[in-house]
Amino acid sequence: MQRIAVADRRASLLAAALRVIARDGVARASTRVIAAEAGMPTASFHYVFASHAAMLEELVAGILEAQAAAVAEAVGEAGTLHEFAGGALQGWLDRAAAEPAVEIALQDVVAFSRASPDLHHLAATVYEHYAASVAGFVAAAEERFGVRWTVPSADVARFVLVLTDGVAARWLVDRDEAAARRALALGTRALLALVQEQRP
Amino acid sequence: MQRIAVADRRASLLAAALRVIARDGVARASTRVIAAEAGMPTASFHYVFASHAAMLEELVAGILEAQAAAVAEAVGEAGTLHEFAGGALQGWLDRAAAEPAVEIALQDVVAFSRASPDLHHLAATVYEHYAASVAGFVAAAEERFGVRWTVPSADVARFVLVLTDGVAARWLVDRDEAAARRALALGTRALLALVQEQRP
DNA sequence: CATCGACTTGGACGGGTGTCCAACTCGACG
DNA sequence: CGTCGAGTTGGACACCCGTCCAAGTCGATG
Repeated sequence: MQRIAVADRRASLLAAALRVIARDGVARASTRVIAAEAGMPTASFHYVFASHAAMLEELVAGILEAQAAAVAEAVGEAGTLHEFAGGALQGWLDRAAAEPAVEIALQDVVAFSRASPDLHHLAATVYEHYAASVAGFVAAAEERFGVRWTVPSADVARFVLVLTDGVAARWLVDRDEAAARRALALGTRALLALVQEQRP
Repeated sequence: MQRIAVADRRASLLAAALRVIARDGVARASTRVIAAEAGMPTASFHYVFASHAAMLEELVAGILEAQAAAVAEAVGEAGTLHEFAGGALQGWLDRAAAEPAVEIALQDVVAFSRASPDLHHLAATVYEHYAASVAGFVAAAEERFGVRWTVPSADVARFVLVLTDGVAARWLVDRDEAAARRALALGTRALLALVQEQRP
């Protein structure tokens, strides 16, 4: 019955939703279950969010923002292209490994949204966000290290996402972090092999 | 009311389930909806399958079997290692592109099963199947072309799955087949770069 | 032709779902 | 200190879910 600022409720509910989705999957993350996980009555959910779908959208937006920031930091002071590319990929995995729930929830929600009329755009939005984010890194690499590629930049960016998506999917199932790191190392090698010329 | 052999009902229901899952997602693929899609009363579902979960298991098993056969055929008469590796990857995509519903359903069910107590083992089973299947191809490459790798065979196999999973995830969202083929071509190059020595 | 067991299925069971309303509570402002 | 509107929430609404039973219906077998 105590009054809580709407922003705090929102944060609590989003955190609770993340936990529930990671534990039981989106399909079981109902408004009742999420509200209970947050220690609130069910009706509070709809006082904060317009709908269940709207909440999922906010969840995903928040995750993407935090993820991009984490990777950008991991790569801040890379001195060589190899450090830059490897640092970005391994930094991404560091974050995923540190908070698996976030990665699980993201994949789950994206998969779930594909077939949902209300959330159909979410999956596409996520990839647009990713593509833009990775394209930014590729551009940064070109600028900082004077790299030229043997294939279009867009293909380089796409290949990076193939690596992260593929590694994530497998890692979420077997949780073999060492193997995931080896796969990313091979990916880094493949990426560097796409360099045509480079200036220090 | 007409009598139908149980095997036929089973096949009809599995085909209907595939359609519904591809169209509306696993979460909406209820026994009622699937039975209706197959033109049967709801109760027929449980005359054929012990449970909803058991049906999903059969669905996945059938898909994996067909998929492995298709890729094996695509690679039958490869003359060079490059043809072999590229053929396997592009052959896999050929099949996925020819029948997107199958790939969609597979990914959806695997994602859904992760959090389901009844189906928890399914995701792991799928990857075991894949890993064994790809390991077979790697071994075949070693034998047919006298290949030796710079990394353990298991890592090569894992990298192949990273490529297919990553490409599939993106392709299912944007359906850009040309881009998917370019990404697989880059993957093939990366794979061939892992070869240490080779004998004709 | 009678019988019997495999096949078929309408309908019920107990449960879960997203959403929303009407009634309540309370803190701040006039 | 009274009022008023924002905050809170129990409970209802209409719906969908997996599962299963009991009552029917048929085709083959004796």
